Amino acid sequence: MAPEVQFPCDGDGVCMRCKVKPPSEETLTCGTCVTPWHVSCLLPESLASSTGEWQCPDCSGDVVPSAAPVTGHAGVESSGSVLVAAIRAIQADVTLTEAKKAKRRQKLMSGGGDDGLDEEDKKKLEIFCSICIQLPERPITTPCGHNFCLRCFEKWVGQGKLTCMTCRSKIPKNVAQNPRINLALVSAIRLANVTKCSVEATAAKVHHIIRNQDRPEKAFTTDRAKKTGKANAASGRIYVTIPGDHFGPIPAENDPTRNQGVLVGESWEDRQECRQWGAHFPHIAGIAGQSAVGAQSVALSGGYEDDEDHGEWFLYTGSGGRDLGGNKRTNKIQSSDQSFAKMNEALRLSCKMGYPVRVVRSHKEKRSAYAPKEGVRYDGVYRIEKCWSNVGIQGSYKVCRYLFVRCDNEPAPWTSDEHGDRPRPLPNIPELKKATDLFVRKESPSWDFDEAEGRWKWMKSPPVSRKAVAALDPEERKIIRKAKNGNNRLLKEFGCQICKKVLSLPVTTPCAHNFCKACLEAKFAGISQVRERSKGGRTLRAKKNIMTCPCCTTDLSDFLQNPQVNREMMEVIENLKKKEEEAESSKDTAESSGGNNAESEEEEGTQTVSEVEPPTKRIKLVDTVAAAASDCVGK
DNA sequence: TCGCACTCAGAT
DNA sequence: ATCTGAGTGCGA
Repeated sequence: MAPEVQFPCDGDGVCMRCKVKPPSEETLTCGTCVTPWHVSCLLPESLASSTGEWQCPDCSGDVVPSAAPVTGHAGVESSGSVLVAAIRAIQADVTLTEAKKAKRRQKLMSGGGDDGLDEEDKKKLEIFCSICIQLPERPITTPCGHNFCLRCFEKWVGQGKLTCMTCRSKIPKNVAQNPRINLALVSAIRLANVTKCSVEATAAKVHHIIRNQDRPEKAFTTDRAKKTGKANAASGRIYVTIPGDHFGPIPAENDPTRNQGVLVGESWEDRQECRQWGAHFPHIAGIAGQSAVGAQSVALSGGYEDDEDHGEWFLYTGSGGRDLGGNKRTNKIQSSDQSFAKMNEALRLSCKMGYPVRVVRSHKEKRSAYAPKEGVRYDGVYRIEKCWSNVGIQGSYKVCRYLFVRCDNEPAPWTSDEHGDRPRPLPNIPELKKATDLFVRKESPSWDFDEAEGRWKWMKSPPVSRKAVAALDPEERKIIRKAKNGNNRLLKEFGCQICKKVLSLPVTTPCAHNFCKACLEAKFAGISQVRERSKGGRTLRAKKNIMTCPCCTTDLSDFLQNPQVNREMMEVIENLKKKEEEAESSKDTAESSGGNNAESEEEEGTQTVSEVEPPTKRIKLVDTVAAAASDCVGK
């Protein structure tokens, strides 16, 4: 089998393809990057040398034999940039339709050969860690735009190697010491794994059918409510097939539109949207539960000043004890004692039984380092280990207090751990000294860690649901459309934080934020790296200008000297777009050939397209995707 | 920034 | 049927 992708020898001289350390006479050293390559693992055409000095496949650009020569504007172009330039050339070619462009790009990615690769190979070509040659696990991106597993990367730099495995660029110290997970890439990888099966599983089974299908895809506003906007919105369609009293994570089988379940780290624009995906059903209340059953989920939104958030554990305050007279639906002022009744009792029951409680964090929680910057995010399940009463910060009245400790099989969104939670010792809570009504679980928890399997699971059967499932319309066509929306949703993950559109030429900062290269460069255009200073006619030492990341406080001035495109991520984005186009065109064929369904013609004007001229329509689709992305991110 | 009116869903 | 609720945008 001929290698589709060629690899050099690693830092120890071991060939990364055959894992053997060849003697020096069996290696060739590249004249450009000075990297040794194992001769017998090179393709014959890569061995040829047109000039005197041998160049490796990375440096010679042999991977893109059909690419039109394009001169890059930047002085130093890495091998990745050759591809970028070639793609740029294709994109700029006005004679090509979008479909043709996609085909060319695909050909380019698959090494210009015939399209005889199987899915597995394609996936690998799209995105892989150059150390382990797998899809990156907990991916991190170097400033030179290359992706690695966190573990591989740490192992690599742990050996004292401070150059990129792929391009031999220097890895800055701060990146080596404190790598950040590239969350957008995490979704990319998840998506790459999911879309394949979801296409086959589009005709997913739907268990129950209620009038949920009559609901709009987005939360709507009544005529009267439009005056006050979303505040008065009715809820939109529920996309998951779990009942309102479902405990624990939402698995893939209850997510017929995407077939992936609600993943830790997923986020939504507001509580309405969060509700539509089942993470937390009440659209105002912070606790979802029933006093006789238990609590299924809570929201951390900063509404209670007694709350204390430590990420993996937090202290939560019960509800009630506040005057909601008149039309007020919320009120910060405590005016009576809270008691373990209603929702507070539901939480206590979840504590007693050791049920998993889903937790969403809202951007409204300003004091917590773990709160998302915008929207509402699902952070996984926690258990309530104990609860008690105490006089709250406001001084005069008692509040119910709960200790939540994380117990999810998926790692928290903020952690760079590879695995989910392990049982951990309970934190020390000073306020327990003054607590009254202390309640600690005595029986064994329903949801617990199975040492043998190394994961959290139901040890006792979960409570039986007493509620109906808000199921989706089984009509195939609608499911296909929403499956497409599922893709749209994930494309939103690849929004540039500056232009709010889908990333083009994405660059990943050392703090793991993604921007279009052009946007980031424009942001800092005209700002020089150093600032001249003078005082009283005396010239002081030039001070380095701090160039802060548009998303956080990280200084990007070093990174900005030569930001590199994350080529692999770009490929994923391109492929996503392509898949959307394919899904769209297959939908068209299904429509034109079928037509047997008596449809309630509620298709929006924007979606109705004539059968002819697919290219225009495709462009339109991509535009709507970009618009959707900007709608989501912008505020 | 604040207070306010407004809406809907869910518990009881 | 009544009540509660960690939402929401507007106008002062």
